[in-house]
Order: sequence, then structure tokens, then C-alpha cells
Amino acid sequence: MIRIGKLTDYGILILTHMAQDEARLFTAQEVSLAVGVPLPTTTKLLKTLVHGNLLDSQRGTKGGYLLARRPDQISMVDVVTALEGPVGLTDCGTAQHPGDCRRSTSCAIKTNWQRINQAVHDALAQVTLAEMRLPAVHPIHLPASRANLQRV
Amino acid sequence: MIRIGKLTDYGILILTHMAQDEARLFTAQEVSLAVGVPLPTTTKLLKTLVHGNLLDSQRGTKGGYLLARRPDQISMVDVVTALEGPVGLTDCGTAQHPGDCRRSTSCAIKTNWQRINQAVHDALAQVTLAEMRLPAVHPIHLPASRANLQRV
DNA sequence: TATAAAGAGTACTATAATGGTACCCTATCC
DNA sequence: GGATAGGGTACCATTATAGTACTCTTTATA
Repeated sequence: MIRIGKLTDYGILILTHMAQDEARLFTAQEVSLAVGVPLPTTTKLLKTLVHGNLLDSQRGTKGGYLLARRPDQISMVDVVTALEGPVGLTDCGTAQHPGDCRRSTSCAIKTNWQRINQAVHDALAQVTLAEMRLPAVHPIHLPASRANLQRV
Repeated sequence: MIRIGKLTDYGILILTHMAQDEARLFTAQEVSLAVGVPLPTTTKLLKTLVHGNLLDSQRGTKGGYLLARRPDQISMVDVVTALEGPVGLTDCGTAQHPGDCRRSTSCAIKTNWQRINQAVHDALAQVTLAEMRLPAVHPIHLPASRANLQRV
């Protein structure tokens, strides 16, 4: 199965937790306890999320972390990108390794992967932390297509 | 990065190659040579694709593999599902482990993952082998949304 | 009908990616 | 200036993935 890593999963849990009280400053320990992820792992994640500009941090005695933006301004692409790097199912078309595809013949493939990657990206971009706090109402809408006729 | 495995990538290459001459019977060796993937790996993949009902096989001296359906009837979900199992970025919501989520509090998360997984699924379902032979024309369309406003 | 060619099945090894931990450094409050 | 909290980084462990090897079965044809 194509899946996001455990750490990313934790990351989402952490952010969702912090979004419950969006203006509050949380210490790493508080977060660790609340989410049930060991402290060392939690701190590692928090640091990464700061790098990704999803959290702000305050050092020193009364330090801690807090959301860098409003929960409805933080989407799942942001989180996934921060924790796993650029979203995309293949390197092909991620503009990471633009040139090293020696199969120029089969480059219809590349264009199509770009389509797919873009769609995945958009799907993730449509769900925000704010929504993660509430049951989803609207399914993400794709145009009526073959999709629904296919074997699942 | 969230990505599909190398093997899946090879698998797509293999099928795309076979789709160039969709009615023909290919031996594993032919495929291996054409695609540039070592024979043992190629055969392993071909076997898996037969299990996934994407290929039919013929045993014996004049044996080989051929597409089980027309290229426009084989989509990327089919391939990915055959080679990596059910599509979805988290177990949560894949109906694999329905009950074991002890965080019933945070189940807004589950619903939202289902939305995302569905979107990814649909994106993959919209691209067929037939299209992989040609440069893509139509980007997969998602409704206008926040997506385009977000940092990429 | 025996032989060779080709796939089926499965078990195993190696490699790489991920997950998780530990340690030392720096900032800030009181 | 000491206690508390985050910053940075390097390291080890675990697991998943990739890749290989080997034996068995089927089938065309000489």
C-alpha cells in the first residue's frame, strides 16, 4: 500500500491536538502526553514542524510551541510536505531530478504522472486542520468519470 | 516523499510496453529486455500482475503473457492495487482494520482520511494504460479551491 | 512420448528507508 | 546563575522493500 509514514501520522495527530486550543503554547511534554507518542519522537517532530513553518517556537523557561497560522490555513499538503518532502508518487515529474530520465521514448508516462501527482496534491490541499476537528461533510469532488465504474 | 515502490514503477513500464501491441503474447525474456529490468524481477512482477487479473498467461513452450483487457480498461489504480495492495495513505479508513482505532475521540480524522484516500483513488483511476501511450491532454480536474492558493 | 521451453510458486537474502533515541548546545525566565 | 525548555545533529534499531534462486508444472513439437 502507498502510505504516509507513522511519523507523519503522529504529526497530524499533534497538530490536530494543538488546533483544539489554537492560541495556546504547548510544551513538548504536554503534547507527548496528550497524543501518546514518546517524548524524544515528539520533540523531533515538533522541531521538524517548526522548520516547515507550521509551528512557532519559544525557547527558554516558559517556552513551548504554537500554531504558526490559523488551523484553517494549514492543510494536509503542508503537513505532509514538512514531514516527508514534496508530495508525489514518483520522482518522475516532481522536478527533483528533471533530467535523468533516459527513457525519453516513454515520456507520455511522465506527463501522466504529473497529472496524478497534481491530483494527489490538490486532494491533500483541500483538507485543513480546522476540518480535522470536525467530521467531514463534503466529499472531495472529482468530475464524474470512469473512476466509479472500475473494479475497486 | 510519499511514493510508489520501484517495482510498481517497473510494473507500469511493463504494462505500457505491452500495451503498444496489445494483442501480442510476450515472453518474460522479451519484456525484460525491452524494459531493461532484470529477468528474475520481471518474472516476479509478471506473476503478480497475472494474480491481479491484469495479465493472462499461457504456459508451455509457446507460452507468454498478454493483457487481460484492452489498455483503456486498465487504470493506474488497478496496477497499483495489484502490486501494492489497496490504495490509501493511511490504514485508517481503508476498511482493513476497521475496529482497532482506540482514538474514537479524534475520529474526525478518520472521515477526512477517507475523503483524501478516495480522491487519490479516483485520481489514479482516471489514468489508463491507453493514455500512458500518449502525452496527456486534460489535467485531472478538481473543483477550484483553496488548493491553488496554498504554498507549494 | 520425451525433451525443451516457458510460466507458477515460494522461500530466502540483501539493501535501503524509516523509526526511534541520545547527547550536547543555546536561549530565556525568575 | 540555575533551572527549564527548545535547537541541532548524529547514531542505532527495526522494518519494509527489492532482488534472487530454486523446484515444480504445463505444453508444443520433434
